[in-house]
Amino acid sequence: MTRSPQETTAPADISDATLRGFSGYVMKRAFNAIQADVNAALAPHDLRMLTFSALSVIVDNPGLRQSQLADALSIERPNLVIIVDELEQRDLINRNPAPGDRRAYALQATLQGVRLYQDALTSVQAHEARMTKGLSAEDRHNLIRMLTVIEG
Amino acid sequence: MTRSPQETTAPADISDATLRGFSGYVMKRAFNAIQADVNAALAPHDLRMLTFSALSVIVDNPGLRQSQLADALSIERPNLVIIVDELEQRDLINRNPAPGDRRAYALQATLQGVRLYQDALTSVQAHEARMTKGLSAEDRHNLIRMLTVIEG
DNA sequence: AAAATTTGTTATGCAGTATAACAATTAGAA
DNA sequence: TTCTAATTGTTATACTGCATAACAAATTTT
Repeated sequence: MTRSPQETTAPADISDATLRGFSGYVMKRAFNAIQADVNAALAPHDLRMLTFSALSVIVDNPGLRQSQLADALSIERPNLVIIVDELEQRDLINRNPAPGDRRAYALQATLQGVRLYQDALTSVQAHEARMTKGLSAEDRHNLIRMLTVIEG
Repeated sequence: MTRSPQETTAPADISDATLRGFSGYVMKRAFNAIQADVNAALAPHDLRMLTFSALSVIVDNPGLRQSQLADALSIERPNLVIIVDELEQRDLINRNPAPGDRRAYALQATLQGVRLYQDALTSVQAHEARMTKGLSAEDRHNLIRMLTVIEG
């Protein structure tokens, strides 16, 4: 028996094939998986993706200012304040007076902060290996290259 | 003159090189660029990435239920309700009674909804071309493949 | 010296996401 | 069949991430 043109019964298998042709849609799904995994990996260190990223840039660029950190991470300065607040309250970083500019702070990781960062970095590296284990080394390199191109 | 070991002055160039080695970090930046562009492309149609995605799956799978749509888009059912509400209030879709199950709705795009979707689809295709114009056709195919692998 | 800009901050709002709890209905177990 | 468990859509709620306006203090530019 043929089906009437106005389908009313629920199809058994739902297709998102049209959307699967768009890199944005597939990227959102992949990123959701990555974010869930990295946040789980960071939870034992009491860090999130955002706080880990901030700590990483501070460790690698001691003495930078909040505005520089906001620029580097492409987040708005008001939103960075609460992240820096949290890291400072946990004694992972210091807000030192910036030499020559009394408006600004020179951010620096504490010894504790560096140690926590190194531990967390190991967890994040394991996370990265986990997420990309279905890809070849060349794939992994190409993926980052393509994403960098798309970022513009 | 050499620099003291405890750097206090702000470095001129801030490096996020460590983070750039992680696909999650680069993907977040790329996705932010994509989302901004696609939302700008969809704004003239009064759609967002999420409402466009929902409309797309409804057009392609007439008669599907809200729970199926939520599953397909990997969003929680409570969050889908407001999206379906919005599409219905704009007469882009109908909530028909699902035959054989008085709990459920059979979702179907209206003629208006299909037309708006087709227009929006053209805009999204232009957006996709714009975002991936720095990539070869092979790159684009590979990117979607890799993201699908990562999604798991 | 005056005007414009920068820095960090507070307040606020919006979008997206997650969970708990619920009524109505359906499916499954005893 | 009857009783229990699961499903469907919904409301309420909360949290994260992100964006803008407005502000005081300080600096830079004019």
